[in-house]
Amino acid sequence: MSTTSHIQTLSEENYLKVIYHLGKETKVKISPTAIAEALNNNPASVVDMLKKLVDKKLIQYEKSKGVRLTEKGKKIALLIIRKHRLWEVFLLEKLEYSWDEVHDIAEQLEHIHNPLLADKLDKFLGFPQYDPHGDPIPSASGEMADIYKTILSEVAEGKACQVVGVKDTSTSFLQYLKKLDIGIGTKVLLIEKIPFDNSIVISIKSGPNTTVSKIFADNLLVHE
Amino acid sequence: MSTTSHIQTLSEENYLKVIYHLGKETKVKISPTAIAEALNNNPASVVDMLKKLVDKKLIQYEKSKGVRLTEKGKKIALLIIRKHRLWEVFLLEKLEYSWDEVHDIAEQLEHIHNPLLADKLDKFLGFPQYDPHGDPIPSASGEMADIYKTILSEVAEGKACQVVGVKDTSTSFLQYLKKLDIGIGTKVLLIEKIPFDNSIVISIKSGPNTTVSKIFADNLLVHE
DNA sequence: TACAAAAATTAGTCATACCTAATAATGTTT
DNA sequence: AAACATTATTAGGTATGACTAATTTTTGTA
Ligand SMILES: [Mn+2]
Ligand SMILES: [Mn+2]
Ligand SMILES: [Mn+2]
Ligand SMILES: [Mn+2]
Repeated sequence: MSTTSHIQTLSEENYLKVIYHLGKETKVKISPTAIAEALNNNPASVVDMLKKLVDKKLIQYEKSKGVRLTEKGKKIALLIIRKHRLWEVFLLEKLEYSWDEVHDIAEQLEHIHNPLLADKLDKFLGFPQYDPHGDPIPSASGEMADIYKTILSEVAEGKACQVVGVKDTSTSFLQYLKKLDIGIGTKVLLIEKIPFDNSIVISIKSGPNTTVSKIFADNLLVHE
Repeated sequence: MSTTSHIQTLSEENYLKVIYHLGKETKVKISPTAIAEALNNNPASVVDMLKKLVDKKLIQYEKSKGVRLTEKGKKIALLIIRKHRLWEVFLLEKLEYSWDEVHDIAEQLEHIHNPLLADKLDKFLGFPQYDPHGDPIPSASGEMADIYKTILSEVAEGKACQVVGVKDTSTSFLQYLKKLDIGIGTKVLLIEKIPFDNSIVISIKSGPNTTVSKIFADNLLVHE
């Protein structure tokens, strides 16, 4: 990732990151309302900031036409995401934080500025490919692996899959996973789908059958 | 260090830190002007902030009477300093930054908030006692070792001493030190003081004699 | 003690990043 | 195509933490 030596404010960085993520998920046009929702602020504030980001040539935007990152904006967004995910690995593996604690601290750490930091951290951690939630870590040159995840509820009966992440990152969900002994990389076999309430019967690590709810299966990301 | 769960802004934290440091160095009353100088801003801004810090019961302050940290303020200041110095050790030892690069990054990292962070980092680093500039790291309970440093220019002729830190942390000074092969722990013998311009003749690591300026000797902290 | 210099404080602005309320533009129904 | 609903934008404000330019207040010296 090249030294984009012109420094962004913390707020600008958060906008760029959110715009990047929204662009990945929903292929449709990115609206002020969607951005406001993601940032937990309001659409009027977003429009203010969008003007500023246009001035700085970090996004393209015309009234009511939706937002797109420029190459420059995308580069910065990917660097923030790279730092966020690398710091999460650091917090989990080196400082022994748990799966559910790392995100909030990484939200702060991702904004530490230093041209060498991401690469030094990457090296120190042994060039990890994925963060603790199964999300790919963008490379130094800004490439991000596109792992194709599905939710557990979309896997067919009889198929095996591997856990790569979670959609819901709430403490209660992560703690339930811990209780079930499910983590990143865990092998899950989908035994049966119950039509009545869409519950799903699975076998974890070839162990005994367990039944999980539809809500549960909607929030567990897997790779077939 | 107890969980002072009420969170300060980045600005407030920098003020508390500066006030703490000024109180250590100069035993006299701490003035708005001195604070402004340390923060590179102006006395009027300082007075504004002092009012805010009084409201929050982090300092004691009456017009023109000088500033003092309250116990609460001191605790926070020491936690910031603890985090700053621990992060410096991390950056030097784990990420392989050099002596002169760590300070600026630690200025940012010291403001990362999480109740467990300082202690986890401390443990990960093996409970270091000193930072890369020879400054003591405050303990988890907010105790800070009081190493008594002198500047090289106050050492008597014929006396040996050990480098424990620097007063000036500028890149040019630190690079000059590197060139002279002086680092933390280096043994220095004071051979002679030249009356004419107060230059000082020293021997580094029992090597050949070298002459350094008064300005140099004023900025090198040693322990006899 | 008086008076000048220095230091501290107040008054009045400014930029950033938010907000609410009002208005305008766009989209969806009938 | 008109009416209504939704979404976006503008207008006008607020809090924070800076600043500059007065105006005290304090201090040091004559
Ligand atoms: Mn995260
Ligand atoms: Mn430092
Ligand atoms: Mn700082
Ligand atoms: Mn230091």
